[in-house]
Amino acid sequence: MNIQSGKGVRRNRSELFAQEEQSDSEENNVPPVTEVTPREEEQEQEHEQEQQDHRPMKKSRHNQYKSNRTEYEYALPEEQSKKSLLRNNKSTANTSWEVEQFNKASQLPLSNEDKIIENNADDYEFVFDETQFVNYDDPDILSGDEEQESLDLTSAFNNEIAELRKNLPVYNYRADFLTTLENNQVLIVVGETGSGKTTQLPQYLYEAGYSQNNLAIACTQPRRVAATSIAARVAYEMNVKLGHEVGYTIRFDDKSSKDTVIKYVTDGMLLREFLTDPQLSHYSAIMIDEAHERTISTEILLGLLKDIIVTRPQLKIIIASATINAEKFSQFFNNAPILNIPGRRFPVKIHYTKSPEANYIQAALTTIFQIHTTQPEGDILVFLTGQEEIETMEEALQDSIGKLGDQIEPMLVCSIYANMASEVQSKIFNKPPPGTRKVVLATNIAETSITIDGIKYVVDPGYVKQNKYNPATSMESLVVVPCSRASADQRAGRAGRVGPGKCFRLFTKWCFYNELDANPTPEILRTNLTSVILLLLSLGINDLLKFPFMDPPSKQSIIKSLELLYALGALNSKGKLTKTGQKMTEFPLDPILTKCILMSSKFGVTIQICCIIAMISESSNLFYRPKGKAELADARKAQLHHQLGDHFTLLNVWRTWKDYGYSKEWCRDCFINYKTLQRSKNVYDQLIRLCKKVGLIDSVQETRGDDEDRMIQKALLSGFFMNVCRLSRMGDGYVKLKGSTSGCFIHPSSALYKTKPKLVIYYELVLTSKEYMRCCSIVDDKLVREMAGHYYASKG
DNA sequence: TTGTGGTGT
Repeated sequence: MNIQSGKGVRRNRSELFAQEEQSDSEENNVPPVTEVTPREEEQEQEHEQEQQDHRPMKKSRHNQYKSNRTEYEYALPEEQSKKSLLRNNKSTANTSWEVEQFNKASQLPLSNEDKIIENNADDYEFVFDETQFVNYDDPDILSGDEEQESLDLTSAFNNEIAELRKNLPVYNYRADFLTTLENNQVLIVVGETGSGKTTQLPQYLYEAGYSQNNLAIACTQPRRVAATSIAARVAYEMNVKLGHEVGYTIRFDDKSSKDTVIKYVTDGMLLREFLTDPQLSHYSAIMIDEAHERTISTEILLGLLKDIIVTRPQLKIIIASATINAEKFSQFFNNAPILNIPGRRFPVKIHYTKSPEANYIQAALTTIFQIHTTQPEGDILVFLTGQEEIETMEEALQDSIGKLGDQIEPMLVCSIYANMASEVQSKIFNKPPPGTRKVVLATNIAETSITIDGIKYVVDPGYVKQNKYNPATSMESLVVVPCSRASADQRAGRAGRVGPGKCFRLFTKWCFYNELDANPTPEILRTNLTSVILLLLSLGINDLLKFPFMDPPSKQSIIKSLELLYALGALNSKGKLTKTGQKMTEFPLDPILTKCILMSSKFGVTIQICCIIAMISESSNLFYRPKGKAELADARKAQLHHQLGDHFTLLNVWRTWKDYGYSKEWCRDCFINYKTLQRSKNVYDQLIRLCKKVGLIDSVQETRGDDEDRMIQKALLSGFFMNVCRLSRMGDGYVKLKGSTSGCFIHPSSALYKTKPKLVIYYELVLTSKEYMRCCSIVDDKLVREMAGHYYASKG
């Protein structure tokens, strides 16, 4: 293999494909079990050579693009399309859907209608001042004379599709995979997007007999939709009914049976299974997929698995990850071997700005129009940090589009973020009318959770809004920070799903390599650990400081959690789990919330507290507030407000919704997220079930005495006794009764925002533009003395 | 005067 010359070519290129950079580092750092085949290496080189050849010509045409370009066509050679159609017909049940996606891509009906007709060059002069353009380090990238290149790329990929049809990439590694796993207990698989690992590897295990003796194969996913859709796909490939041999288990939905031999589960679900079966004795093999995402559940699973492989030498562990830090997983599992499986995706050309952009919103806006006026068809995906930014950008875009009128081709702007009414959300999946370019403004949700078809251009300002928990102040902060290199590459990859794409990074190449972290901070270092610690304790792991975390959380953060668990009565003075603590582990909730439920039966308000708790963790995205209708939404919300505060407002919402027969229309009228309420109802049903199980209640008959409100306040205080704030005499700020003294404020979304009561209890403290208390209700001194006297009696 | 994204028998 001629790696040397390949590298030489790479260094000469000013622009690199993100995915190639990744495989480069793999070759350097990781001892691969299997390497890229010589054929693929050759193809890559050819392709690179081609770009080299084009470069001088492009340079000479710099700044002349307006006069040179009037019209160009984006099409595929007819024969290629036919061939892939033919292959598609021969498809077998064993081919993964990635293949279909790629074939679909090559079959796009590109007729004359799809020609991109450029406006008269003079119009641009009027509209755009070139000196205002965002300055990218390769001045030719937006000159648009690359049709030849993209044609060749497409045909190269059509050839690759031929390979794919016969064999998925992962298939070539089937034997390697099985023999390596036979000789090793743990195997790290680096499989890029399109390798087929998630659907195929569990099937290989099944075919190799790992499901004999009543044992099953589990594969974890960080997201519910992934678990369900992949299970459905694999059931289809194996020609069995979903829920029989192949199934899935996620919270509120279990499609598995005794016959299930391949089971897809959420990582949180497998973690819960440890509680009932600490050796996971039902499984012969466990695949942790998307391990690079490092969700808390995955992280804990890895630590627990490291533990049980000692006592279960027959159990096989596969860690599947898509990024370059496979080495870290390997080291964690005593230098487990690494199997590299190349992926199949279209190349994405990365462009950086020449100098840092001071205002990335402005730069993004300009870039969108640069792409729109100079690039062939294909939709644009823009990564922004939050709802507000998206709304600002949408307004600015619509404004410009309106001013430009028919001087530019039509453009359709749509947005997506998690807290958006679901009816509006689906708009982003609609195909724009022919000749119209779709611009999708998205948060991180488009990085991993949802995939939008037709994206060819990605605009990446390089920022993300991130949550960080500070155990010392028990406050979260939600701040905009630069994203990691891994995130930036993931974003870029979104442009290469249907064909070769381009990614415009609004930062410099130097910044990418020198200022961005390689990977995002693992979630476990950013969150409140209390429930995790309780889970570990209930699994009998008492020496938490010795638990094998890949990235151990700070000692302070662990100790803070232990202190809280002790204060809640979950631990005794020796650090052992109490009966209360054992009951708490039954509930899939933060221990503070569980404490409220456990105490509620004493006050006869268990049903009410379960309603409130079921809604509280989702309360931040219960109400939505569309721009333009913000005042109406506020008014509707105000009608549901309860004078005692937000906890009571939640209960009001619940009861009213119930009175309206759990109506969807009512939700829409009140600007309430129906999906959120539905999820809360599922949680509520689960909580009631658990309350019956641990003997808190024996019926769902709600008793409502005259002192109901007071009883609810007591139950809330029994868990949230440390979250009490007093209005400061100086101004409008609040100060914690005990603990940190800096001022905080009632969140503007609160029912108490204007009331400003003397004493409030809050659910959480979040630092955004200010330190805000979210979800607040009124309490009084007498209540606090009665319910939290023990906590406030000591100094502080 | 306002909330990135997930998850839990």
